[in-house]
Amino acid sequence: MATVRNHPRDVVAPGDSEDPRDRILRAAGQEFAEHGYEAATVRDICLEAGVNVAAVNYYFGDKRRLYIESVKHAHEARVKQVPLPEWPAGKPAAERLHDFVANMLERMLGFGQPPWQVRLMMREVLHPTDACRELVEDYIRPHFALLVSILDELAGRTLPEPELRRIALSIIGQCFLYRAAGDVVGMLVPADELSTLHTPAQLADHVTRYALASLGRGPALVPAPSTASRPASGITP
Amino acid sequence: MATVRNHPRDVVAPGDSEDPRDRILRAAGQEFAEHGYEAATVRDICLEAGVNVAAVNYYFGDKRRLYIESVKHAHEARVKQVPLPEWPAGKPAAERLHDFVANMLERMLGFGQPPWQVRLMMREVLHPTDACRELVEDYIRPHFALLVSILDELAGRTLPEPELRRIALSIIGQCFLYRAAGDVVGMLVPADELSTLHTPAQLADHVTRYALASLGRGPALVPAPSTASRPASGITP
DNA sequence: AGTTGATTGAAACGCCTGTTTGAAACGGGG
DNA sequence: CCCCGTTTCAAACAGGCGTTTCAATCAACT
Repeated sequence: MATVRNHPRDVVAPGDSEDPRDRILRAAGQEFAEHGYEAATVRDICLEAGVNVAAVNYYFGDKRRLYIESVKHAHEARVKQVPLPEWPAGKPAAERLHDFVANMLERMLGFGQPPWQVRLMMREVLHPTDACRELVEDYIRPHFALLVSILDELAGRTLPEPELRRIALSIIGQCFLYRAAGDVVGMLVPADELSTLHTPAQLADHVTRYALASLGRGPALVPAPSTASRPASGITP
Repeated sequence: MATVRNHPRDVVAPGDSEDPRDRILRAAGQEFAEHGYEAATVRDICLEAGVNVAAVNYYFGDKRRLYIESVKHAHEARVKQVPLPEWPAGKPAAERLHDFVANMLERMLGFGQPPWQVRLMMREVLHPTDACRELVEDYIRPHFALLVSILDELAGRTLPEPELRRIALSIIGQCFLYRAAGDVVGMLVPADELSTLHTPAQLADHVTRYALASLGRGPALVPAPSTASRPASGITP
């Protein structure tokens, strides 16, 4: 029933979280990201937000609506923090690809921003709910389209769109693995190697080199052997 | 307290699921895979298995232990259904790579087997619990090691192990994306394109060609432009 | 037939969940 | 000053959860 508030808003700092609504939204995002929708409880959320349990019902009406709002909230904060990359007109496509991949990895793995926002969005990607379609249209599709356009230019406009999309998904998949299955990757790779080679910056280099090589726009990953066109197994009993 | 059963087991068909223990295990796997650990309820599991609620406590003692057992169960069934691929001695490494990728994609996306088993294991990969370490050691690591060895041979033993591991993870990531984020992929790609180009077989071809090209063991994805070694942008204002 | 020990059944146990209640506290505008 | 809409609070609600109880059932053995 109450859409407009008559509370004095001009005294509190606008960027800080004095508003109980924002506090709930932030606490909900953290809890939902950590435990998932079902396992997260409104009581824990309100405890962390420092408000009464009735507040979530007062401001959002429902647990489900609070969830949707918190996903939107995290998503919008993310868009503001990490906008679509832009380049000066003459920038080579190969460098733009590297920048794009580095940007995506930094957004997914970087320590600069609170991790729960990405985790929350990742949950939506893995198990879509109502909030997912908006997420795709507003956030993912533009990034995807930009990547496809870079690849199109890189391939000299010779490849059909479906093929470009497949290559784009191949690039995204490599980054996605480290975010979604990072724990398992950590079990498969020695610890020291993980901290030196599997950083966002190192991975961006690797993924870009991998893509450029496969497109014929960069040196192959293997230092030019004797025969390059016919793969032969080195073992014969 | 009851570890050994004196129930007549010789009369029921061994492959079928007359044993209540197996029925619970299968129902639990489906429910856990569909809704996750917290959201799945013991009552629903028992309803679907056609047993009393007390049975889960009698046979497994606990919901948590039932979960761990059901993950193990699905995992072992999976290992039996899809064993590690083997090849005759002379098989070229490139073909083995293609077989391996096709095998992995078939295992992840194929319609031949009940989907809930993979979904259950995927949950463990994305949000590891106690059952995860076993899963990695028994199931994932051997596959990973095999892929690394194929790549090693393909590269003519010229690349260091860390680099091989990164390439292996790049290949796995591409397959992983379609399994874990399949719904979002479906939103980014036109429906007809999805049903023709994004099948397990087609994807296996794509991922393999992508890998071989990047290693310099196959033709580049772009049909040989004028300059191939120097990445140059085609646009200059 | 009677005994035994493993299974099953219906009902109940606390406990915790999301949600609601009704009154108290708050801060301007009459 | 008192009124009034907005916001907070402690307490309670009904319902579902995992788990336990205890008697009934069953097959096999003495």
